[in-house]
Amino acid sequence: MAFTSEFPPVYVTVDVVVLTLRDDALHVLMVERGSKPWQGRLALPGGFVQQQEDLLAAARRELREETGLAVQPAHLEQLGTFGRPDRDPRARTVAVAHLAVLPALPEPVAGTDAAAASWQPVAEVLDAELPFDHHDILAAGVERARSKLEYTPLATAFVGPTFTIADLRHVYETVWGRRLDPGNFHRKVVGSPGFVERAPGERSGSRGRPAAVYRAGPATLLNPPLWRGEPAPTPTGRHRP
Amino acid sequence: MAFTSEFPPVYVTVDVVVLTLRDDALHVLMVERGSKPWQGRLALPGGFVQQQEDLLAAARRELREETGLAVQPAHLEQLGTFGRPDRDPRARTVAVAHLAVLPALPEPVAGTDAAAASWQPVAEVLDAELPFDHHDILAAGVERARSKLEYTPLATAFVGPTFTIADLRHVYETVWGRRLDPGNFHRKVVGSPGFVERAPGERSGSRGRPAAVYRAGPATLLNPPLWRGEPAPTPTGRHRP
DNA sequence: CAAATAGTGTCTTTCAGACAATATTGT
DNA sequence: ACAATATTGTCTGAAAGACACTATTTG
Repeated sequence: MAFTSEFPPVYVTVDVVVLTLRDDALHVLMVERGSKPWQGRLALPGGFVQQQEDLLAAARRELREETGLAVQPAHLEQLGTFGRPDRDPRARTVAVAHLAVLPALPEPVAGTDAAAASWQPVAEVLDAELPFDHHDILAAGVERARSKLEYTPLATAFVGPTFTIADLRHVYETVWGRRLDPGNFHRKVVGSPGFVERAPGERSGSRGRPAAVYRAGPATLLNPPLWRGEPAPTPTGRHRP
Repeated sequence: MAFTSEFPPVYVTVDVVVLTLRDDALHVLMVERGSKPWQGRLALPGGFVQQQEDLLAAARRELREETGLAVQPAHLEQLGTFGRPDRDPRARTVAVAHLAVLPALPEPVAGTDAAAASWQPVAEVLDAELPFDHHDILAAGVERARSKLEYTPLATAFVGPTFTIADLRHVYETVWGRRLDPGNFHRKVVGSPGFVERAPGERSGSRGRPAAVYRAGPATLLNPPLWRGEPAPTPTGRHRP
């Protein structure tokens, strides 16, 4: 092949921003770096793309290896590619970043060789210094999740296979950092075609009337979107005590 | 550096979907391939990323080299990365695709070593067989442009530095393939904060009242979006003779 | 029963879209 | 004057958000 000798090869990695909800806060999966640059620091999980491996498949593999869990993420998509020439001091690397969303796991992280992995609150991680350009990547992932809540059923990826409308509302409230009106939210979600569908049974919280149980519907796009415009900080009336 | 010998390097290219409006139709910049695979066929412009070159900068360089024009595109963004292991029979390559939008150029394409470049109607190109995964890339670019018209001022990138509201409307109508009400469109655009601002002068078409001239405003996001939901094929009433 | 949560009803305001009306120009 | 286009006005229906109200459950 002609160009093999003419052009500089590049090391392509796949990094994954894995988001979930724990303790009413957005968390991200981080691993402790074991090797040279930034050794011992928390970084996004990721690794080199293997020959004959698709990018999405590589992201899935990294996720599986790093979490030790055979979870198939409820959501996995390509986020963007980061390739500043100086992003890795060792060599020219290009990182294809992905976004994964999981429901809260009973055991945080533990498994094969994933002892170094842990869930960290996004807010704290974004305040700290991160290796390479992982700060940009994480910020892009969070922003993507925020905006996709609006016009896709992404929220269902944060909860289990069945959930209540209040569960969904907590996802929106946590990721958007904004309190939503329970009544209007309920109407909006149930009325959005294909967003959710009834599942058998009810679910009781600690107190209050038990809630109907739903599962994710077939829709891939919310039409119309749940809320347009920006999450405004409470327009006119009261709301929030 | 340790991993140099341990992991397979990859050839990273930057491909560019360059869109513009010509003769009331969406056109894309295509180049005739001169080398081995798919030789002589039309393909998206692109090339290898150079060492020490940022991805966006590489896209800008390719655009400049291929068009021969020193245009700074009104819009240039990363579109997505395509890396199916079998996408190039010669070697493992990963293409970082970009989307560029230009106003219609007086001279289609001509310049340094860009004799092979030409503008092609998007509809026709999407009907033909394209090299590598360029069909997917082009489709992604067109789709990105379509959706970004809705919530960003991308339409201004299709027209010159100054334009009339009707010019903008033609962009929407062409890219969306849908007729829009001139009155409602005018109100919407002028009322969208930061989308457009008045420029001095007026402009006369062949007949009819001359139109006010505008330039792009400072907004980067349209809030609220111009139209939510999907471009529906004329809902209720009449419209279109 | 009181507190808490689920779910429904209602009202007001805003806005999108259809379409009429007015303003200006070239032929 | 007529045709064509720009721009503004008007009206109607749908939807968003605020908030009252009803339905059920636990303590």
